[in-house]
Amino acid sequence: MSEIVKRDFPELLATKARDEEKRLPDLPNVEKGGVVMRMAPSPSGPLHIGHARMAILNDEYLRRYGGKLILRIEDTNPANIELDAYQMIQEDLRWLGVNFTDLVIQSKRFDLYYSEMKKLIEAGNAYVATTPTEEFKSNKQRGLPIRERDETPEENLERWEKMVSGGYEKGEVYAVVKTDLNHPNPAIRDFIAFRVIDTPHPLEGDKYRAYPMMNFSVAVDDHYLGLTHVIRGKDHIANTEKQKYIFGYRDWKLPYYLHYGKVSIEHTILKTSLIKKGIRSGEFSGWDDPKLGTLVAFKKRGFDPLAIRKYYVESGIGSVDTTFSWEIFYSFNRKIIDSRSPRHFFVNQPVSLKFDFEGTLRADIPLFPQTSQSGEHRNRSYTVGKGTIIITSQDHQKFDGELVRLKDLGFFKIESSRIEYIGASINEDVQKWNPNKPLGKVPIIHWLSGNEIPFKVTKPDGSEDTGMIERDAVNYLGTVHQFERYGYVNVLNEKEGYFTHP
RNA sequence: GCUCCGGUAGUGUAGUCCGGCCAAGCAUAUCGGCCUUUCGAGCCGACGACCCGGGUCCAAAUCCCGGCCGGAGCACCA
Repeated sequence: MSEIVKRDFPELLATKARDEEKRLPDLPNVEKGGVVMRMAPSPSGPLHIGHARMAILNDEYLRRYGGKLILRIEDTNPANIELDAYQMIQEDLRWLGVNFTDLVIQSKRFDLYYSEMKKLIEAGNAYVATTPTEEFKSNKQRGLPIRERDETPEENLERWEKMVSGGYEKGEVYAVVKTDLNHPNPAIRDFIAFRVIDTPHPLEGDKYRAYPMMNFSVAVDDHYLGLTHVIRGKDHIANTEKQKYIFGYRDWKLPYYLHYGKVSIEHTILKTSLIKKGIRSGEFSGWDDPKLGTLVAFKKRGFDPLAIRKYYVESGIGSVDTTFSWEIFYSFNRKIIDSRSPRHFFVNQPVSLKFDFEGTLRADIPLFPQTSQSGEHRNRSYTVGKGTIIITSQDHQKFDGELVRLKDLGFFKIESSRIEYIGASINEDVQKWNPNKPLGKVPIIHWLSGNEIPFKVTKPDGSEDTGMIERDAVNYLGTVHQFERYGYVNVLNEKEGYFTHP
């Protein structure tokens, strides 16, 4: 049976394979009401292509199961907060098509963190220490307690109250959640849950001095927000182990944890601190500079957010570390935008050729070759006569002395700084110039003649291509064009565009 | 150093939990062909992988052991 299919109907097999969309695996323990999940970025800057994996994965499962997807902004480190980021993160998510159902800001929840910590101390599951941290660390390495660990809850509670009310200076005190001093992994042994910070919080000012550490606030919030599933990067595996101790002390039901592998993204800049520095120094034009891996930069380069979604859905949730494949990502984006991208000629590094010709030639070039999809049938129409014809210097060097076809205009012969018309279609004249090659092999190149304006394309590596573009292109500003034989470019205004991808 | 985790074509993945339908699927890239008017598009085809070595088994990408390689964590960051 399958042999017959293979032999007589190979197209059936091909079609079937192509239609199989890759699907994320199902989540375990999903109940009737759906899932409750969260995305937990820190507001240090806008989201980048690395964050997008976390957002897409969570959103895909929300779409499948229904329920809640909480955006929880983790702003418990005032040194690392960019005030604009609270807003930028939400805009980035909207652009990605990720619909969070709730917004939670951790700096509004200090009272909850304080009362929860107090309960842990009262139960003897946490302590407050003034022992130098060097001793705390070295004792942990050897599996030994520091003095305060063995003191009574009352003594620790006293220090806790003093810590919360501002009775200690920065660096003088810290609060610790007990785990297991003999845990085989030293990284899991007793961890710091609170510290004193005296730099003002951008939202809360100097209202609080005792700040929770991520492992503490995350555990408390994951419980009180009712999370059923936590999907995050595997750099959090050790954190999950620590957080589980708090769940255990309070007898809370654990969410289901899933840790995906690290994606390293080459040839782009993601680190917020570097971006901020570069913006200040003028190296980057802003958060959306084309050299950056931020989502706003992706938007400005003309990527469709669906390409990002497809990329991460196809990557799955495996725990293997991977390298982001620009090639594959570009291909996904190309398939999405190709049919809606108007075609135009951009002549990079232009060369003007003298054209002596009696009479005029007419070119009618489709703007959207795939009219069935775009619904637009318009042509760019030009008349060409005596004067100059512009082609790229690259084509000029390559085809000097040879027959070429200027796309949608006709056959021409290039003779150093001149160009000569041979004919509109394949005829005797054309064949005469093309004795050794099959007729279909005449190279087709793009051109301009009397319809050009200067244009600049900025590439993601920061380099620029300058040349001439069809005047018609400015009728389609703010959209991605296919510059024929060059690549896709988001045309920002009449003078310049950002290179999207080949 | 300690504790974990992982290694499928150039790249991204499916399959690994519950061994046989996997002489390993898909995508992307590359190469070739088709297309008298774009292309890095489309269509067709080719190329190309189970980290290494043992073991268990009728049968191993899948289970076990060892090795090698890679990654993560060991912050008063998240």
